Amino acid sequence: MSKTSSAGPACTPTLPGFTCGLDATLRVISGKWKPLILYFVAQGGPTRYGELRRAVRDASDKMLIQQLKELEADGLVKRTDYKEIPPRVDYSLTPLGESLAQALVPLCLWGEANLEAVNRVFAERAAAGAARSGAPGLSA
Amino acid sequence: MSKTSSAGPACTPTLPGFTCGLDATLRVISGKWKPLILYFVAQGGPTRYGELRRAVRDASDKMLIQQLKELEADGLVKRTDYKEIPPRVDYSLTPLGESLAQALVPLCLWGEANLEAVNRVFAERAAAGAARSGAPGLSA
DNA sequence: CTGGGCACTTACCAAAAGGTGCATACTTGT
DNA sequence: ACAAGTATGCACCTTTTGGTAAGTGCCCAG
Repeated sequence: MSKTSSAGPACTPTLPGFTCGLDATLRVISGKWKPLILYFVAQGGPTRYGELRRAVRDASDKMLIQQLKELEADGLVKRTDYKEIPPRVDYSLTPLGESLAQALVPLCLWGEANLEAVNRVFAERAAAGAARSGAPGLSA
Repeated sequence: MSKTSSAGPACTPTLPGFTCGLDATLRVISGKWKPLILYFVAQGGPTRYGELRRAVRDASDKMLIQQLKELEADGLVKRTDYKEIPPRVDYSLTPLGESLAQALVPLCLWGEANLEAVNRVFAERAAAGAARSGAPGLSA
């Protein structure tokens, strides 16, 4: 009775170096802005650096660039440098990146569906420990 | 090529304090072990602390407890203390927590489906900057 | 000629996240 | 009696993360 079979067995334990697929995924998108960047680019198609910065405005240049480089190194986004004189570069998703972005959709929907709950949670958090700020990011 | 209808418009911009639902969600599951805990409990049903620890073995007691408390405070898991003499406590998901766990399924599947890619990525990361370790976590 | 934007880069720093280890109160096994 | 297991709490310290500020070339508008 302890464990019926509530949530389906979507996680095969015992994989290479990860406890499960979720574990593997998390290691790739761990970074304060990665999920957001992926998602944003997924929606807007090739996006210029400046656009991203304005979109994810809580992030600093340093962070954005850093995360973008990692995403690029991880084969999730593709950087295109037009080598024009006023610098021009844009970022787009690789097939891998797109598939990940799709997997993020449910999370986004969850967030929208439970906005109220999330907001209450945050109100309480703020009440408990003041002086809190910052944005999201998938742990690390 | 640019943006067919890749990822649908599941993210309504301009929400209360978040850029989108994804943003909101991320703020709730940001924590190195939260997604894993949620997922694990979702699969096993009410789980005792000791089980969790053995399951997510890369996490330390401190971390586990801390994350569990946050998840509890955020109304995602429910802690049940049987107040027995050899301490006995177990954690289960609230409806909210279960729905979130479901939203995590795609990420888990993605991880399994792209295990090879993820592994290659990590091999390269290790090669680039040695002395790296640690587990996942959803940013912060 | 000055200011501003683009796309970054670098250096320096503060804060947060995470890890280790010890302690607790009580019971059970050896 | 002693080690071990249970579920945490706490102090201390290191690593990682993230932010700030300033600089770089180059071009265009005023």
